[in-house]
Amino acid sequence: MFQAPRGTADHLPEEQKYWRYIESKAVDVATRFGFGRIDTPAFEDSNLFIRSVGEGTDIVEKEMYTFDDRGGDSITLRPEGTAPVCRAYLEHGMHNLPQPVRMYYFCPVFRYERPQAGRFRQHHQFGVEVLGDADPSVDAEVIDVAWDLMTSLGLRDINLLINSVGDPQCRPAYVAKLREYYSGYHDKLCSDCKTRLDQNPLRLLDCKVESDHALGNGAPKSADNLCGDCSEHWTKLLTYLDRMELPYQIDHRLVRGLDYYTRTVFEVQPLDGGSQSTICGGGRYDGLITQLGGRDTPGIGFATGLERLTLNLKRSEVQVPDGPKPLYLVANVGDDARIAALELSVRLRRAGVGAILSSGARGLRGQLRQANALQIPFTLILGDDEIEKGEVMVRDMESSVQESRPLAEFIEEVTKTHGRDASAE
RNA sequence: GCGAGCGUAGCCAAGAGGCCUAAGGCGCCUGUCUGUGGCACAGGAGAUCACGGGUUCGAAUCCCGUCGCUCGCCCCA
Repeated sequence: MFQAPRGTADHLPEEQKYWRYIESKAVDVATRFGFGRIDTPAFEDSNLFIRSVGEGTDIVEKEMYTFDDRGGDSITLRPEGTAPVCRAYLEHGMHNLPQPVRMYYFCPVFRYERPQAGRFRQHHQFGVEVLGDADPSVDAEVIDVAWDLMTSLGLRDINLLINSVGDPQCRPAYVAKLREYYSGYHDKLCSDCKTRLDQNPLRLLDCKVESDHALGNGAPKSADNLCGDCSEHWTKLLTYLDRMELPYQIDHRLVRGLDYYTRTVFEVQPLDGGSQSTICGGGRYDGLITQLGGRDTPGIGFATGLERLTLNLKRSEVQVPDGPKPLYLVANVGDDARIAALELSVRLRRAGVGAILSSGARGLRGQLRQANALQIPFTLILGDDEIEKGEVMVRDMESSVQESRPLAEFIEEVTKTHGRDASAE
């Protein structure tokens, strides 16, 4: 038997209501903020990600799905959404559009990781990017998009964490300071942290080993070590967030694993989340477009994982609306009735009314049972009696009230009230 | 890449060397009710007990290996 590859999942029809719910809320929020949708390919030139995400990062080092295609080009399945959007911005000369350019996307992303709760090799992200404006009000707005989405989804007990990681001006000095601080405690560090000390001192801050975590409390803070420009950006951002009444918390340990982040970084985390708790993460990336060969263009964005959102919606028992269902099941008894039922269901559907044709193979009782199991609101019954009179029996499945009605009249009425052109729509 | 736990029908699951040609429940199908659902009752289909090897007179059950799944670490949505 074949199985879905490790770390991938089938999202069955019964699961779809969560996805529809998240997608519709996300589109609603993004549209309200003036974002336009963009779709980029599922795979890109490998160098796009190596150049943007960063050579030393886990994503590039061990998680990319990279292969040579038949023409010998190195291809990588998209491991994150920001770089492709930036590539598209450059490729299509979007700097000629009114700035900033606001875009959102839904896309599958691929990372070769060991799957566990809330983590997959293929997962799906919704994300937004704003390109071409460095003002801190844009940071505040993007954070607001994220927060607006989370709250309109009905998620409670979530934290909004922010920090500033500086820029190439001030970060080197800060990293040196951090390294110096931790070097003083070298013997106390866990083994992972000893290598972090060499390779990525920022990551020392969010170590989960308790003793190291305590050390982090006394560590120099990035936000206290910003250069003039970054500092001004940071304080303005905080002012804006206060004015917007966003319930943010400054988290001096918040650092993110992609090299391209500058200044503002932020995450949304559930209070009781496990280890894969981040449901939304993003930040500013003012150097990225230049990295990719474009002129100096600031950018900021975030992404959120649909699987993790779904997990949290279920965990916090948020009620999401059911998907749309056909209004009618067309039951039939006898060969003539089957043809009449076939014609009736076709007419309904072509008029925009949902209808399932029963094959009639299992008797009226079985067909009603079917309608019940599928939670179809009305069953239309056609048999010899109805055919003879040119009528159709309309049965309300909830009240069990049924009524025989002239076929033509019935079709005209439901088309008017439930069809494509119904005024209620 | 590292560590731990677990693999019995579509799903949940009993079983812990012979009473297993594997219990029970959900779901599915059929009938009681020959054109009327939900409830009830009766019946039915569906399992090489993950796979391979070993121990034993005898293995779903014990041992080894493989594969898979889950959870955790690293890291991330």
